Amino acid sequence: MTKTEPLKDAAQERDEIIYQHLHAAICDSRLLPGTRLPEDTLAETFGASRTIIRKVLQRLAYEGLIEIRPNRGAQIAEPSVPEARDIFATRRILECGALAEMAGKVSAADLEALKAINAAEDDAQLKGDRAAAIRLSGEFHIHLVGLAGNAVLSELVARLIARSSLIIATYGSPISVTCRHSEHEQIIDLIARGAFAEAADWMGEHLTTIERSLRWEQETPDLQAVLREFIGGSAAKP
Amino acid sequence: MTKTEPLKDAAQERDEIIYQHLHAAICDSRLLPGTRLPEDTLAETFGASRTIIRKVLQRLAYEGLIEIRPNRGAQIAEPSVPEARDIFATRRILECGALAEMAGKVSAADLEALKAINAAEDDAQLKGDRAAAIRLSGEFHIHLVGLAGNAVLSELVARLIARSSLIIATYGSPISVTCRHSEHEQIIDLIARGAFAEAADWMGEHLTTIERSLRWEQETPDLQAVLREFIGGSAAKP
DNA sequence: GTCGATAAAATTGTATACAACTAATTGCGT
DNA sequence: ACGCAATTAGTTGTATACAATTTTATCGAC
Repeated sequence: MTKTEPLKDAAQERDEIIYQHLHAAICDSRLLPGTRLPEDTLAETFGASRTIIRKVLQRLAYEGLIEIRPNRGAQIAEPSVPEARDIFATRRILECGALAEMAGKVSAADLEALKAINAAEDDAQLKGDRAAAIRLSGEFHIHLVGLAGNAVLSELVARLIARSSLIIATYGSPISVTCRHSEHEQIIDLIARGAFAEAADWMGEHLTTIERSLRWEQETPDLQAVLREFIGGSAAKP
Repeated sequence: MTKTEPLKDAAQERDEIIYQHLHAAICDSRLLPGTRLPEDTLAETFGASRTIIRKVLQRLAYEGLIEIRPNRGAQIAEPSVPEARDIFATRRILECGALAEMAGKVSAADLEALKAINAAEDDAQLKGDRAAAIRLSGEFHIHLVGLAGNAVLSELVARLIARSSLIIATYGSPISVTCRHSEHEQIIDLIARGAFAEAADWMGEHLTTIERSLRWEQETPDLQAVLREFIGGSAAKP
């Protein structure tokens, strides 16, 4: 899946494994935004020296998945509301643009692969495996964009999707956080019919739907309002 | 210009300076693709330890401006032809998309700023200052996209533009490598009239024009062909 | 108890020493 | 001269020690 290069070096591969572990843990919401990532702890966990951990952390910081504050260490990024909006707006541009360039490049096998991912996502959803559902939902989008045959575009979208899972972890309501199964299916159908312009439109709607399902207001716990409400209500034991 | 954050730390700032130096040297084609970047040399040049240099090099590698091969060090990236095509295709999607989202956000002052950059580029062109012309041409595109008010989008485009200067350095003909002055002016005019859809179309054409002006065939110096030609012609002194 | 300053602990930032690897050179045999 | 191994020089990869900084804990004074 993510094995793209021949991996010349064993050391290179070890770095990659640590990176993939952390990346997956973040995208699956097993590590929630704000979680601190002390270098010593990670080094001990992965059996590597801080030098290696540091390299991986900087890579994750570059991708916007963690934030490194000078002398204060790393923590899982907490996307701001404007940043989240920008990310979804950029995804709309890129993913719709990818669909528009896809005409004549999509084979029957490609469509089957998309359907398989979609089915797996549906399955995970039914089983209540939320982490798997989120991951497969992302994989659907990544795989879809890949059909445009533009490696640069694919990488940009993959990174934005990873950041999107941080957005969902921060602002998503506990239920119904992933794409609706039927919407992905609709996109597959439109592509199968060769209606790429319509598919692009639908994708735009789809992403807007996801964005709208988020709860922007809760960003800051709004300490003042919470306390006022608490005082107004029944003040239980301290 | 690039001073975005308060820069809490002096060390942080020192890293940034080294990064900016290398970044500018690459984008201005003062460091050409393929140039090797030994860590010791850079460390001595900038008066820093290899630890610092290493950090900066990895950042440049993430952005695709240099390539780090395991155990073999870093060198200025040499974009392949497919990669170059993908970069321009992605720029078309992003920059046209930015223009489409710009309606109602552009002030008269913004237009003046664009005109100023364009004039400066024209000036550099006339003076024969090729490095400045390339830099200002990139700045025009970056500033233009910035008017969409999407920071994520702006950063992605800025990175692709940096890589574009590597493409131009690799495949560009020595003359007429930058955007035509009149095309940028045309885009400004269309925006001033509020014709954002037309401006987006024109931007697409503009980027395609740049892409077409490149010489894809010369990628590998094609040793065999060159030698055959040499033997067939007049073989001068060895 | 609360607040403040001080001290201790924990954590990150950096330089450097050494190991591992690659590239270049030498030297030998044919 | 040529090819090929062995040696040497040069460069990168990593762990670690130490310095700098932040965070936590301690301890009086009010």
